[in-house]
Amino acid sequence: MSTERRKPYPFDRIEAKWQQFWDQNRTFHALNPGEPGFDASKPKYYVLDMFPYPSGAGLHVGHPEGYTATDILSRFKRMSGYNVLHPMGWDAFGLPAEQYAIKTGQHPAVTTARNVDMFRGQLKRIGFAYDWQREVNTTDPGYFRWTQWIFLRLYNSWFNPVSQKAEGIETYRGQDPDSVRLAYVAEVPVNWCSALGTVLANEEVVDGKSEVGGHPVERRPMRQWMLRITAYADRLISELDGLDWPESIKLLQRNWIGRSEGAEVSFKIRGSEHEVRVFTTRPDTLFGATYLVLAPEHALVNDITAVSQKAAVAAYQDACRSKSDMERTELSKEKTGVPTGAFAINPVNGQEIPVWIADYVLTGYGTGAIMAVPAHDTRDFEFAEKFGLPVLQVVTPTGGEDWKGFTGDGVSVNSGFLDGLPTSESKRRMGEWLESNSHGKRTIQYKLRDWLFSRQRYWGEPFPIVWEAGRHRALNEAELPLTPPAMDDFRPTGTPEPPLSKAKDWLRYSEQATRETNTMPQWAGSCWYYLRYCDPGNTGRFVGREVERYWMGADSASPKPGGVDLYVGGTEHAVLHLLYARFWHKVLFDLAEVSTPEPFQRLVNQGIILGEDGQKMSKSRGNVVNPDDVIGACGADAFRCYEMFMGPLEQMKPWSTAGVEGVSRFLARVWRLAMDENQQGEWVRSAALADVAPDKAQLKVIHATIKKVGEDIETLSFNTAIAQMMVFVNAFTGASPRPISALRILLQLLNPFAPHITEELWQQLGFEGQVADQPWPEFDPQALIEDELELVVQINGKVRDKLVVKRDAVAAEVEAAALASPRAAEWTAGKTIRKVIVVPGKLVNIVV
RNA sequence: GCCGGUGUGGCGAAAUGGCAGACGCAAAGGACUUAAAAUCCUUUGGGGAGCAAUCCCCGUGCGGGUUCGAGUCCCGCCACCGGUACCA
Repeated sequence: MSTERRKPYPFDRIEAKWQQFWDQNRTFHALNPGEPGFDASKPKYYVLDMFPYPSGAGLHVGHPEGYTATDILSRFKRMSGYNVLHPMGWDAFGLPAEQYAIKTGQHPAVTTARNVDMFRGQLKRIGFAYDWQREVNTTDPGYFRWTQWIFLRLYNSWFNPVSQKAEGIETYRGQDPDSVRLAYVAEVPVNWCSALGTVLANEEVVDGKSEVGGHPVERRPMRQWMLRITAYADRLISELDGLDWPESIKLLQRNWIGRSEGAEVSFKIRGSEHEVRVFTTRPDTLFGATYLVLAPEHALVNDITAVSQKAAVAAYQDACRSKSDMERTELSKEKTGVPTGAFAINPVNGQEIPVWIADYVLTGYGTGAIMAVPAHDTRDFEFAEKFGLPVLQVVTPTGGEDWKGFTGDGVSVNSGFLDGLPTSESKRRMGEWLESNSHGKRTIQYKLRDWLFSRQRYWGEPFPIVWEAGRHRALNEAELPLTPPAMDDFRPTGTPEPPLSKAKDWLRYSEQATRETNTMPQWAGSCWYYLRYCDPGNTGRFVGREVERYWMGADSASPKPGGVDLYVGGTEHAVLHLLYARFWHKVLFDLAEVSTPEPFQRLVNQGIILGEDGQKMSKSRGNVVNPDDVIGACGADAFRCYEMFMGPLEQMKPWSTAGVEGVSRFLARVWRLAMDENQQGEWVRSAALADVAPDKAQLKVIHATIKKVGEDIETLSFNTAIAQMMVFVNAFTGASPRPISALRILLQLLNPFAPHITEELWQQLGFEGQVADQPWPEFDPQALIEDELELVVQINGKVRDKLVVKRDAVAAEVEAAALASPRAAEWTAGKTIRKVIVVPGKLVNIVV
């Protein structure tokens, strides 16, 4: 005999049944404009999930959190009369698949296909209303053909600073088109990870180690493909304003792009032709510059170093070179540096100041050189203290703070023509002075660097590029897709030479030309997948124009820029995927390939789910919850509802097995509202059900629930929507006879949350069609109005009594009744009533 | 350091400036049962008074403030959790 706990209702049977039904009937397939049966009169709603990387570990409970939220919304919108696009796909290129392949000797395509099947099966078991006819896979040649095509659009475009947008390279009038392409080749210091055998983007390096695997990463110069994302820095910041995104994510992007307004200042080197250009955000403090610092790698260091300092400078440079980024960071507490023996001339006062090199100045930011104002910069101050350099006050704090090390705004002093001016004004004046005297200019710097776009990997999109006589050239569109060569040995070469270089036949393009052997990073495929969902089968374009305008277009009645109507995913993509995708989308918009400037109108981050112990889930802690187990024990509907009932979607929250059981009990109560168990242990239609009208109190619950659930879904407050449905069920559990019309409405409201049980009961009760096809119920405000209201009587803000008054009682009547109430009289006895506040429908507050 | 976020019962949480703790979990008691499970009913923030119905005091991290009224708004702290870090 089975020791298994008896199921509170037969979820295992009905869930499989309805999943099969939806699959066979393509219930949630969305039609495109132009297709037979498409209803153009309906508004559209595009709900998007961040598609998963199909890892070997399978789905964990974090994935379905966001997916359930979007599923509820998409089912709700569908019932509310929208054409809903709700797709799913696979971000299937990537390092883990390649590394697993290297370990096991299986081709990544094989393991990827297996993992995709597993993920798809798991998602179907949860009953998501995805349009599986639109499934995309970034490793499918029919897909990455267009990833390569978009790369060619980037390659064949440049950013015109006059129009502030991308244009075809043919409009460029300069000498060297290769110097302005949006996709270009550069010899740049890259993050080389020898353990992974590849270079990594800055975003993929965490604390000097690879984000994947935690291997050490070192800087070395290499020839790489870059994407000119910095050209879009300003638009990537300013166009955030119109988006319905969490402010915290917008801020993360702004900080990552790191726009700083300031000025470049040229310092002449004494006794030399050379000039050192520095960048500063505080040109107002130029009078306080008491020394210059160059990055150790700065190009001028060798030229300006005095003979006496040559040895010391060379030794310092060597020491820096051998340090990894991580070591540099770890040693950051103590400033180091050496003087070059050279002196620079401060253009504003002619003073000679020493030139140092130090690794606290970074070569990649600004000009790789700074003017040090130790009085008003923390780092410069530390450095000056350590090496005994002069500290000269040029700003007076207005709040009476100590001027030494004061970095805020104040009033200029010891600064000639700036004296007495506030910092903002001094900045402006000094900027003008520098420009009119040709000592510098006002500029803007960004922390954002161009996007390092090539990887030395096998399992990625090959570049549609060939090399001939040392020059690169684009493949023809007709030659796409360019598929990777079939290889048995796709291990890294152990050198910076990519694995594709081993495929000699593939490599050879013609007598003279060879193929590019780098591949694109994993981000490439995810930069535009949301566009492909609109038109996944299109072989003539990456997305059909009309179809793109329909699903991605803006609502003409709304000032919003349009795009995906709701995008749900984790915060971990705040500065990676979400910035890259916006960049590609803007380029495509500039080139008139898509119709909106932004891809994602509304973004919501789901919070992470912690283990039952309140710790982050991890294998080593042994607190990982597997969705399959939960579904096996309680069913998919309970799993879905619990994930939503746990708490606010965006909040971090711990898993609770007892909590799932509680939600499972709720669904079982819904089941038993409609079904009784007979002597034989079979479920039959409940005898308490009757075709009677609900009474007034029941009507109020029904309509309050319609109102609350609808509103809560719109604001993604699923936890309170479920709570309200629990109130509904509690109100009807004891009712006999039970109005069947009430149950009908409950099934409609609950359907987006628990689609299987509601569909089954709908059928069992003999209602026509399917719940999913019913229109969303409308609530009747009249049903919520009571003839009599209960008011609270407060004395000095404390509740002392309650009062029942007629709905239409006027303030004076209410006030009189409140004052006359026995307990109010008790509390006010012998006191002067100073004031009475009546809040209609709520309370009366008597102030004594 | 800087930037975000969060602090409410034993736990997850709820509350347009208007009855703090809806809803769920856990716990306790009861009904049903030979018994258990399941189910149904009741109680459950802390303290105090009363035979009782009831009533009083305290209570949303801490300290101030605004207001007739503050979990909610303002000022100043503290703690925890994320992100980020020599960006001139």
